[in-house]
This record gives sequence, C-alpha cells and structure tokens, in this order.
Amino acid sequence: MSSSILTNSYGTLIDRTLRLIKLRYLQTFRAAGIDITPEQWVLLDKLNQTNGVSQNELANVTFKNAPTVSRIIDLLCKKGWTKRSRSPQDRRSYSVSLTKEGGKIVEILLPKVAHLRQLGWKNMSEEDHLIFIKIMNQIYENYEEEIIE
Amino acid sequence: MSSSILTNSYGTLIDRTLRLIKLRYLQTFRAAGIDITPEQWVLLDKLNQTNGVSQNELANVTFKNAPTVSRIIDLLCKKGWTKRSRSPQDRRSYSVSLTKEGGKIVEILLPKVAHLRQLGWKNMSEEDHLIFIKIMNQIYENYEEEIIE
DNA sequence: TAGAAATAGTTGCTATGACAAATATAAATA
DNA sequence: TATTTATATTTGTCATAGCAACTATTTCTA
Repeated sequence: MSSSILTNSYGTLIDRTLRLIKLRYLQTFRAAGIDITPEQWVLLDKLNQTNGVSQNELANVTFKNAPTVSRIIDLLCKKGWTKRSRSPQDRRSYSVSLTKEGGKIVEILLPKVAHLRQLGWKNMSEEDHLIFIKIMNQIYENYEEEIIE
Repeated sequence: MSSSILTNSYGTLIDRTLRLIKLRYLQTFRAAGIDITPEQWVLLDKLNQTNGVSQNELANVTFKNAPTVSRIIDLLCKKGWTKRSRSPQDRRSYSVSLTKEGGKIVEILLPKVAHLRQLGWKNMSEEDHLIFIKIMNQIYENYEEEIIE
C-alpha cells in the first residue's frame, strides 16, 4: 500500500465536504423561506416515501440513532409537519406521519433538493458517481466489520 | 445526466460513513487508554506538524471555524496537552503549542491512526484512493462556487 | 403464569459545529 | 493623529450525535 493513504487525512476532507453540502441545503431551504435543517429534511423526505413508520424504523433507514430521531421528530411535530400516534399493535412505539402541512413542505422542497444534487455532480460523469458511492460504501464496510484491538 | 443522481441521496451515505470513521477513531483512542475525541486529535496532530501557530491558522488548515477551535483548544489545555501564549507580534492572537505531555500522546496515537487509515482502504487500490480524493474535492468545489438562488 | 430479558422511546450529559454578538487589538485612512 | 475598519478570539444559543440511564411495554422462558 502506498504511503499517501497512511499520511493523508481523508477524514478531514470528507468532513469539510459534508459540512459544505449541509450548509448549502440549509441556505437553499432558507432562501425558500422554510425553516428546516438538512437533518430534519432527511426525516421529512423519508416520511414522504414511507408514511406511518415508527421512530425506530426511521432511525434505521436514515442511519440515525434513536435519541436523535426522537428529538428531530419533536421539532417537526412542533412545526406542525408531522404527528405521532400510538401504534395499536405495539403500544411502546409510535406511528409517525406527515401532516398536510408537512406534505406541502416536501412538495416545495423536493425540486430544490434535486437541483442541489445535480449541482454537486457538476463536471463529473455518471461513472464518477457510481465509483464514489461504491468506495464510500466499501469504506463503511471496512470499518463496520473491524473489531477494535 | 442519469436519473440515479437525482434520486440517490449520497449525502446520507457520506454522513453515515463519516460517523462510523469517527466512532472507530474514538474507540481506538479509548482502547489505548487516552481520553481524546477525533476532532481533538485533528488539532493535536496538526500542532505536532506545525507547532506554535495561531488558533486562526489552525482553523484554516483543519477547515474548522474559530469558535470550534477556541473550544477544542480549551479542552486540550485543560488536559495539559497544549498551551497558549500571547503572540508578541500580534497581541490579539495566541501561539498554540504542544506540551511535552501532548507530544507523548501524539507519539502513542500516530501509529494507531496510520493503522486505522489502512483499514479504511482495505480491498481498494491506491487508484481508488486518488479517485475518491479527487471526487470529494470536486464536489466541494462545485458547492463552493455556487451562489444560492 | 411469573419473572427475566428485550425493545421502543425519552431525557440528561457532553462534544462539535454554525451563527451572531461581544471584546481587544491592529491596520488603514481621512 | 483621530477615527474608522478589519482581525483574533471568546461567549451565547441552537441543532445534531453518541452514550448511559430511565420508563413503559412486549416477548421469552423457567
């Protein structure tokens, strides 16, 4: 293995790019006059795809942990964009769903988010995109299976 | 441009991989018996490379913002690994440097971090690594120049 | 079936990061 | 030189994330 992998801190690069992506999302949402963060958007978007799931399921599909989802849903409920209802099958869990207001927010923001995704891949090919996803997932798998000494 | 770019949320993938990387760093540091976070490590490592720089310079090279660097240096000073001294040339800024203790910490952790970097690139080539860095920086540039509508 | 173990969710604590406002000092300018 | 402007740093507030401890409920098991 070459030395550049050992000496270059790619974590810092990933970190800075991810923070810029999130910032651009936030600015775009603000410019649209909607007070929502990128993380809140992730949950709202997921609920739009699969309405009525539990917080636990939301946590799994968005790779977030339970306390984080709990707090973000709190905020979304306060804004009137989601609502919780106790699941009759399992009274420990909630069924979380979009309100009509929440649905409108998604409708407004979806095209803007699509535009943002396009911007990120400017000057790159579809192949670049596929390689990038593959490598990102490979790094994840490499660390996932690793047992710490 | 193909539609998969529009429908896949690569931000979520980057987010989950970055969080796993940080978790593995944290676990490795804990396993070594050293109470330090990945972000604190980034600053300590940078100080080891360029000792005596200002917080502002630290912020620039690590892509962090000033308040974050200020608070992390606070923590590192409390742990006795760094110290601040007022710069005689510019009395607004500090010269931040590693203490002897801080140097020892870096010495212990450097090989472990090199090992972690290798782990992340398991099953991948040096070329994969270069492509990845190139794409990550291209995404950054794409968003950097973008003016929000 | 009663008690133990597991699961869904919440809350408290700490760290990081973004933004805004504040202080102290330096640099530029009229 | 006096005043304005810019810069380095700090502090406050909020959002996200991880961990641990807690409650309520469900599932497993002796």
